Amino acid sequence: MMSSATLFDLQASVKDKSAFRQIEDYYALSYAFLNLLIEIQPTRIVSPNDPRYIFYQFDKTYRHKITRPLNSDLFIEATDDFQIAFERFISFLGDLKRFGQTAINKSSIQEYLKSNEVNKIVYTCQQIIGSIGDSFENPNQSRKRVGQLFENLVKLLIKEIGFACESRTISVPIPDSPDYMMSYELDLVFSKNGAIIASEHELIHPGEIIGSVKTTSKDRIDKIFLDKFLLTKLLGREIKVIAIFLHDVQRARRANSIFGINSTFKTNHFLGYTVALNRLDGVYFVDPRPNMVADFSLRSEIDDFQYLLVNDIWRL
DNA sequence: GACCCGTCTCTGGAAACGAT
DNA sequence: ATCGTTTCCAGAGACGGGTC
Repeated sequence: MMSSATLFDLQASVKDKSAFRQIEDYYALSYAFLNLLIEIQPTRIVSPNDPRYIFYQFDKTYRHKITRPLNSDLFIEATDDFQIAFERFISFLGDLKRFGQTAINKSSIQEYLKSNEVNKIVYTCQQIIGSIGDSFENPNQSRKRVGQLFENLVKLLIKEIGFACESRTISVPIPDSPDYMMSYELDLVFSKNGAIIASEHELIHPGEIIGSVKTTSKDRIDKIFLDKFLLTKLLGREIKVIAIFLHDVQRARRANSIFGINSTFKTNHFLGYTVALNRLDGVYFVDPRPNMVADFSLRSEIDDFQYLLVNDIWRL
C-alpha cells in the first residue's frame, strides 16, 4: 500500500497511547514515514563536523522543523530495503526464540549478524518515531512519547525471543525508617523462566534482571549506577542491572553551522562509577559512539544491542 | 464514576563549564 | 574564541490515593 498519510497523521499515531502493542506497529509507522519522505522531499542536511550524521528539515507546512541527527550508517532510508530487512529481522527473532543461545553457533545466523541488521532496524524504527516527534508543536510531549515508545519497543523485542518482560514499580524498604518506602519504577524486569506471578509484582525475584532503557545516557547514566548500588544494598542481595541506550549524540550549534553534533556520553563518569561504585551487568548501545569501540576501557564494558539479544541475554 | 494532587519518570536543547 | 563535556531544566504523562 502506497502511503497517503501526512506527517500530521503520523504525529497522531505517535501520540496514540493505545498504539504500538506489537512490533509490526513500529514497521507500519516506519514504512509510512519513509514513503512520506519520498513524497514531501524534505531537505537532507549532512552534519559538517561528523558527515555520518544527517538531518531532515521539513518545509513550511511543518514550520521548517529539523529532525534529530540520524546516523546514516544505521538509518535505512530506502523503503524497499527497509521492508526486506524488516521481514528478515522478524524471521531472525523467530530463530533466536527457537534456538536460544545456540543460535549464535549457526553459520547462517553468524552471516546475518555481520550485516548489523538488528541494530539498523531498531535504530531506524526508533529514530523515525523521534523524527516525527521533532515535528511536534510541543517538544516535551515529544520527549515523553519518544521515551515511552523506545522502552515499549525493547520490551516487545525481549518478549518476542521468549523472555518474560514487564515494567514494574517496586516498593523498597528504607532501613531505620519503617514508615517510609521508596517507590522505584523499573523500566524492564525480565527473566528466562516463564510468566510473572501477578501477586508478586512489588518485588524482584531471583533470576530476574532489571533493564534500564533510555534513548541517550547523558547525565541520566548516574541514576542507573545508583539503582544497582541502592537496590543491592537495600534488598540485601546482588541485583543485576543492565542499561540499554539508543545513542548518545545531540545537535549542537557551532560558530559556522547550526547542524553540528556532539557526543553526550560521559566517559569519565562512566568509568569512575564502574570502578568505584559497581560494574553494571551489561551496557548496550544501538548506535555506540566511536570511542566505545576504540577505547579499551570502554570496549570491555559496552557492547551493541544486537550482541545483547544474541548472546548476553541468554547468559545473564 | 470523575477530578485533583503529589510523586516519579521521560527527554533534548540550552546553558555553563573547562581545556586549549 | 572555539568547541567538547557536563549540568540544568521545562513540561508531559503514568499512577496511586483522597474526596465527592
